[in-house]
Amino acid sequence: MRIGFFGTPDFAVPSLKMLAGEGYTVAGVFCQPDRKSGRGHHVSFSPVKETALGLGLPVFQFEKIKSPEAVQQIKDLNLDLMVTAAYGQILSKEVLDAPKLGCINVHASLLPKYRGAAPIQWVIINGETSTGITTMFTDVGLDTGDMLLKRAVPIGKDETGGELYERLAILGADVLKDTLEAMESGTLTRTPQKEEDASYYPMLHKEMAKLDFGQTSRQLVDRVRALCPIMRCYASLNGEEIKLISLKISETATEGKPGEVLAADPKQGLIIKTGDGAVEAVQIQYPGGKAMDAKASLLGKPIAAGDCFE
RNA sequence: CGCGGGGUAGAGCAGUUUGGCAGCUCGUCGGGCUCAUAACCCGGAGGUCAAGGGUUCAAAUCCCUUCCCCGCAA
Repeated sequence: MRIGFFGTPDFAVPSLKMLAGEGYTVAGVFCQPDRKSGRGHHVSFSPVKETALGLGLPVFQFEKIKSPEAVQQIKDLNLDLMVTAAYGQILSKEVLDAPKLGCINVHASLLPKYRGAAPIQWVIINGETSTGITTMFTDVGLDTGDMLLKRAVPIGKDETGGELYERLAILGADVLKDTLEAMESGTLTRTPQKEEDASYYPMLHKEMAKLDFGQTSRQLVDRVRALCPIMRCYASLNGEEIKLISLKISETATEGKPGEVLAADPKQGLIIKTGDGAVEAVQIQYPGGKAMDAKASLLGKPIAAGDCFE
């Protein structure tokens, strides 16, 4: 079976490795073009590209996968099946119709819930206790195609978005493997998504990392761990933007307005009033500095109780 | 050559503008106080001020070079 693989970030790597490892013919690997990134603006390869090169697979990087050249390239590969996993571009009907058997997508949520580009972070932000992987036939809508296999996993109480991401990437490869085996043995069934149960969540935006201390302690803690480590949540204190790397719910019951510093000393730590209680900022990071324990930071850079995060 | 911040005792920081004894909080070690303590008091140890070069009577501080860390942007 000739497979075309479409993916770009770390999430797609286990799936690609599985395909190669299970003996499927990966006729081409498509990923986003190389971008200048990081400090110094050096060009770096995406994880999928690195992996494909390591496996000796041909790599294709189109600025627009809908372009005539890209479509022609896909057709020329004479594919039986396309597999997508966090590719990063919307596929057109023309592309989806190219392979004989269609296109299978690996999505990191229990569809039809959490359609969209960042389901892993959103489930944590919303305080869900479980999520999973759904494989599906891709259609022209956004994560709306018929579902194939689904597998659920519990979300750890303190699990970060990064940790869940890693687990789901591996689970995704596993479910994809089962999906392909079922397809080959003819036991695969497709289940339409119930639109009335569907939910969609957008891509992550910068401003999502700004903390609103009017939220509950639980919401704040969930947001910080959900966005960790791809975005560091922050709030302003006395004109400085301080990143709050990790929070935990504090039992300190005290009066105050949301965002107010209830305590800030090396013994108690940095305690901040929230909408319904208080949180302790366990790890913080000042502009230009490294992430560090809040208690250690307070030894050198004191914060006055009564100051207020905004 | 994308823009910017930083490197000072085990940890966190001040000192650099204007060159002039290496400082602060905490930890650590010893002693004291106390029914007791994470509290309080007294004392000690711990530094190649990231590295190299230059200027100077004198450099953490000014100039040049290198290394490393961080944020933004992408």
